[in-house]
Amino acid sequence: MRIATWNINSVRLRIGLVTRFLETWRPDVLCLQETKCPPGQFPTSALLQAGYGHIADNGYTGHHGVAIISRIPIAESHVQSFCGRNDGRHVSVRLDGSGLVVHSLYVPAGGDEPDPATNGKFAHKLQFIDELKAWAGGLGCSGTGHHVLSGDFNIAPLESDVWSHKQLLKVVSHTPVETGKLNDLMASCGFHDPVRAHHPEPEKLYSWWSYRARDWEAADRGRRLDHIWVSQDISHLCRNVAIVREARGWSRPSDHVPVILDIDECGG
DNA sequence: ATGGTAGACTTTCTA
Repeated sequence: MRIATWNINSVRLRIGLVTRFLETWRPDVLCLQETKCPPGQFPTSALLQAGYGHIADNGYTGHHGVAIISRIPIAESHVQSFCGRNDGRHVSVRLDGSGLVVHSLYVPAGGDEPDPATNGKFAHKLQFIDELKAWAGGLGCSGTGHHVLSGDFNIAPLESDVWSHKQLLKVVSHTPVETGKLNDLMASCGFHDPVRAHHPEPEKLYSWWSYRARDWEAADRGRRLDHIWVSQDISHLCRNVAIVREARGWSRPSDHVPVILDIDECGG
């Protein structure tokens, strides 16, 4: 079973890149974030042609928006709301026959100023992580399935997840309050990070490079903002991971690249 | 010392 996550930054504009990725890498399930696609306007026909006929969409007008597209039939889907908003930041699916529940999550970016007292977006981000922790803590013991929690978490939790730990300590996405909350969430909710298990620190790993760099590849000032976590009960089934860096060099790219996890089937 | 880019119900917002 191959599961991927990708912040696509407009699924309608980049549907050609999505199908290129699907045809090259053949994931069974692809989680998307920042689809920027209102409900009912998801580009389903191109995906159907590529063999992905099962779609769970939680779109939102203008920005945000998440979706899951699958080759495997979807038994049921669910949308979780956080911070009292329904702004397209989560959707999950239970896959037919596998007992797997796959989540596509889009954590608020948090604005520029890392101070919740003066920046409401940063306060929202911190509250979102707190609510995520309370909710995710119930997943492991709910008996509803084995969970894959993936998406754009907008936090690079480890020193080797950014191009310069020192220079990013006061930059939203790598401040101690954010990295502390995310590392605590993973540990206390019983989740495991197979990407880091396969590529331990101090290897640098990035999944995002700013559009604002003159030459993203030469500067290589990236951050690992996109993650695929699994619940501990299936951590031993993780086989392989990949970060598709080459996708950042495609024509009119997203600023994020796909992250891939291969996991053995875990039955019903 | 502070831009820089990209996308969307664009004249501004979010990232």
